[in-house]
Amino acid sequence: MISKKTKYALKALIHLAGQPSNQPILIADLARVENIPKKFLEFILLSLRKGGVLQSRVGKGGGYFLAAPPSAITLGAIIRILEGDLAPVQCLSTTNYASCEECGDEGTCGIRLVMIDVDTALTTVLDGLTLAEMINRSETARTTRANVVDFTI
Amino acid sequence: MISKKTKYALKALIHLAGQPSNQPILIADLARVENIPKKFLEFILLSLRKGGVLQSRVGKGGGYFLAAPPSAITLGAIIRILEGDLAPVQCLSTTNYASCEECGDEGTCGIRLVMIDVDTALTTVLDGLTLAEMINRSETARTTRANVVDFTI
DNA sequence: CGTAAAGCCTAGTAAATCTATAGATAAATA
DNA sequence: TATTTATCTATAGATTTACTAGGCTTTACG
Repeated sequence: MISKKTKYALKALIHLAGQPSNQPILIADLARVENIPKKFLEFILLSLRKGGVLQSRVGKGGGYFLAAPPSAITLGAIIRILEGDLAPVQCLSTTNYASCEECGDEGTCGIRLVMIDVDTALTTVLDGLTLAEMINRSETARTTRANVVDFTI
Repeated sequence: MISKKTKYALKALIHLAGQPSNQPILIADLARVENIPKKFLEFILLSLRKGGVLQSRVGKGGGYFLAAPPSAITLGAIIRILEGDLAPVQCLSTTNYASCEECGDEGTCGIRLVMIDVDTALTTVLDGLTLAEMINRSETARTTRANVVDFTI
């Protein structure tokens, strides 16, 4: 289950992706429009910037904007920044590796051996989904529904 | 990242699966052998029993044993019992459904629409992996390594 | 240069969840 | 009835999550 923090991040990123020519957006505006606690959002955007997904400009006329086109920003990257990791067990993490105290021997640990499959599946899906795809699906759904409504009128 | 509780559960289940003809195992023994806090394990086993994965007998000669053969117990079932859910967002949960306060419209929410893919991938992998497979992989790894060692001696 | 507009940074707090424990109770067996 | 074993209630400590306060720094512009 993804955290509220990650959901807020996704909402914010979707909003930023919709901005014409990466025009900077203010934290305060983003917080108000997307209904996200401002100080919390501040922290989230900072993390995303440090993670390389966003860029910012300080001072008048400043704000946040995407560091890359929406099609180049993956869900995997976003979740890794905010949740720290994708791995289902610590001993499979590439970013935060640590041996799992519980399992004596990593090479023959059954839990680890099956979690490799889970990790692969998760990584494959999340690194294959982008911000652009997210927006695209949302718009397709909206359009489809609009058509349905049109027919019923 | 799976919780310590789930890891303990998996270790306990692997141990129980190795028991000849489902002979009941005592909580206390299991706790000692697998190095799991006894009272915590007590609670975990109870959850697994209520979830239908284990059965128990009270009184002398009692203890816990698997409710089904290891090949019929999936990781998905186990994790659902202990973590409550597999779904990456509440609005995709079959067991604990709730609309996500954040997203106004479920039908067109981009987050939800991509998380469907994540949910499908997770469910597919976890419901396809069984306790038997876990044990099997562990043993294969042990055997393989033993051979390697033999060669180097 | 000075001032207002923005993000940046440090610190901390309340609530929830996770991990774990204690002690009394109920059921089964002999 | 006595013993063995799981079950229930209840709670405490540790960690994580969600969020807030307030001051600092950088930038634009008059």
